[in-house]
Amino acid sequence: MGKKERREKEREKRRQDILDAARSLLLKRGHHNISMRQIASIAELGVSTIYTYFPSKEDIFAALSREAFDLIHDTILAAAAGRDPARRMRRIGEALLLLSESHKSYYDFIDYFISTPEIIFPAELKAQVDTYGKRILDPISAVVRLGIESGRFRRIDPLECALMFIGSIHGLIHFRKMDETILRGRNFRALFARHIDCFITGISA
Amino acid sequence: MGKKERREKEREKRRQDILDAARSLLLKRGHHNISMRQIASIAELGVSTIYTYFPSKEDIFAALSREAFDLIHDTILAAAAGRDPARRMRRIGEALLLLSESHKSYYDFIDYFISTPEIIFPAELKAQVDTYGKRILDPISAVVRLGIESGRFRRIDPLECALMFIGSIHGLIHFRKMDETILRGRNFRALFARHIDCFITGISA
Amino acid sequence: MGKKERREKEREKRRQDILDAARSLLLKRGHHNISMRQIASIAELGVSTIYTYFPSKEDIFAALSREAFDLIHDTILAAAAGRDPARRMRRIGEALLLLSESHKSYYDFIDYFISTPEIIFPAELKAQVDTYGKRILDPISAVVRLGIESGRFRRIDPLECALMFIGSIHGLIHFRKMDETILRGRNFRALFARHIDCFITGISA
Amino acid sequence: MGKKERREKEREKRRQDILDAARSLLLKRGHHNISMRQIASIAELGVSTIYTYFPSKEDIFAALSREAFDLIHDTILAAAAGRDPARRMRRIGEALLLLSESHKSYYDFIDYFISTPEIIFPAELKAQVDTYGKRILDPISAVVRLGIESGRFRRIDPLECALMFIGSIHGLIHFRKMDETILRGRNFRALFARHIDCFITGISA
DNA sequence: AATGAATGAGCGTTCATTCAT
DNA sequence: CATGAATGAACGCTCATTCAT
Repeated sequence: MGKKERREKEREKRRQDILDAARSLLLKRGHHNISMRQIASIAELGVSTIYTYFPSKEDIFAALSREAFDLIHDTILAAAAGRDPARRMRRIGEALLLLSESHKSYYDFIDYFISTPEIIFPAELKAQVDTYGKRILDPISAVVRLGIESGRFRRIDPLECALMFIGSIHGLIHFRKMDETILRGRNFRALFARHIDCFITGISA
Repeated sequence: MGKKERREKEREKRRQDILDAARSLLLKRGHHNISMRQIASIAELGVSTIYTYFPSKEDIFAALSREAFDLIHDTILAAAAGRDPARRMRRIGEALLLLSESHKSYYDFIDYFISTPEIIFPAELKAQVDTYGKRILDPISAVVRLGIESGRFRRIDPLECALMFIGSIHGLIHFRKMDETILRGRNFRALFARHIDCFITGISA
Repeated sequence: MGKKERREKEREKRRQDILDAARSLLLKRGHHNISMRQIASIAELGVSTIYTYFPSKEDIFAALSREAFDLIHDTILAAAAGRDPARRMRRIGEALLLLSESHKSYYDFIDYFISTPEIIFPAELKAQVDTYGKRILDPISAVVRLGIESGRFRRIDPLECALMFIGSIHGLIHFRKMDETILRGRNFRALFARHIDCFITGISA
Repeated sequence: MGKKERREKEREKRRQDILDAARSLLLKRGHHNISMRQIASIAELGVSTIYTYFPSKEDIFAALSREAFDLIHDTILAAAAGRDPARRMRRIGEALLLLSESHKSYYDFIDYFISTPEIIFPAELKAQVDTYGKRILDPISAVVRLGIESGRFRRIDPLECALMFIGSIHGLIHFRKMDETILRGRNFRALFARHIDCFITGISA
């Protein structure tokens, strides 16, 4: 039936409206300062309508997390193109730094999700999203694997290497928040680049 | 007078009770989800009593931050003893990993403090605590400086290097939390050690 | 639709319930000593329900003020009918005294609103309500103007005269409250009448 | 004993310190925004010490009320000097207007006390202070009586006349608060003077 | 006599969620 | 299916007062 389809389409659209509203708020105000009322008001829906689409606030966040992981994954994938493995790694790092700036709250949200997962989601939901997030390591592992195969990198477990890479980058980006205090007067971008160089040197053959 | 002293001691004890309560809650529930009522209830005090010890919720968090930074600083300092700079770096890293396990609560809190995207503190207080935290970089910079002087390490800004070191370690320890999900079946400790080796290789002359 | 209408009516009724509760409390306890909880409890509503009708406590007060001003205005207007200006003034005065007795709560509230030294409202809201209240002077000014035109009253600014009139009446009614203390044994009504006569004599040509 | 005396003197001094503190706060912040803590802190005493001098906050206010009435009484008395009764009345009115400006919060406090007595004090205390306040009518009655005796004023009950006078003045001063709203652009002082003239005309023989 | 410490009760406001329509 | 209305629970914080010392 055309009717059923149309209805389904409308429902999907509304669902997206809600996520759009939630995301825009997330980016503007941080996830702790979002209320259902605000989401509803931006989505131009009644508060209770939202509950016909998402069983709870948490589920909205879970959906957003998946989105955010997708964004990160795609960002990495796009940056990972090229020949030279070292260069590709560098570009991945830069892309992540860029992402952490252009989509600050999004990035912060994922960060928050990673560091204090049990707080924001009940265990089950968290494991689910967690596993989903693992995907972002794949493009990096791939680059590492190629680097090893081409003899540029040392023999090292590619997944572990990806983890180290993203972990250390992630850790460094944290300190970005101290730009105005302990980092005042330093060029963070340069520091960041040096760190990646150092990492690549460390895994080079 | 003995009386005054006893009073003061009791006051200090109570203060610690409050901080203990706050810390445990913070780690269980995240700073946005803990309330003065909860702290009071765990500390077995009236809500208003807490306000005779701390002027606001924020000040409790600030006090906790300082405590945590002190612990980390002392841990690093103790671990940094020795001759060989590389070895000292390794030991600092191990000490931090150990600390993140043995004093999970403190370590997590500082992590939480660093990574929480929203502003826990009003800018001024934040800057204050931030600056206080900077101290933890000092013992590491010192080791790096010695490494450079002794010709083991490349010429590199010691403070920046300390930052990279602690940042990347910090980022990696984050993933420890994913032991049960994306890290299942891997030996985190070994991975961690490899990461430090890789870092040292990266900055070696 | 009948449904919408009924809804609207019920909403209006609830709104009135809240205002009734607030007014009664205001008069019993003074605006600083009434709480949203008390209003809610008397109105037999949840506290938060009130917030779906009024955005804040202040707005409840503002709504009450307007109601009271309306009543006073209408009372004066009704009493101001007639020919002889002096007589009309007398009747206005009597009507106000009567009002202060029959609708004690409203009258007291407006009195309360006028005399309360501290700022009940933020400046903007206050100015708004103030201006709204100014209307009550209109029917009195009109009478004065006619009195001047007919040669009965001296040339005097009608608005100012209205202000003097209502101000002095208002001040005198205040002392009604001291019936049992400093006014014991006196006939307040007669005193009040004499005062109006005296005022009229004072502005007569 | 000199000891007893000295002790009593010190106690009286402390009592005054407390009243001084309370008064200064009253004048600065209005009586509803005063806390025992603030009084104590200004008086440089422990909070609980105050309770050894006054059984409750209300009693402090009662003491202040008496002070305020004394001030008003003395102000009127001082202004009432002179020969011409009309002139004396005028000067009393002016003095009261001045007082309401120079000691705004004090005046407001008394005003508040008059208009909403049952709220601020328990009945008994209120009647007490009320009666005390009656004194302020005395100097006015005296002037009126002289005016009658000298044939300037009509035969009128002096106490009632005093009440009318002070009541109407009091009522008018109320509107001073609307300086910035409904009175904008008018010269209140002149209006006030006209009002007194009008009153005097009204009671003149 | 003076006080530091403690506290229960209360404040205005916001929240995620439910439910009747 | 969509929603306006309602709500209990909770929030950070302040208060006047009591009491052991």
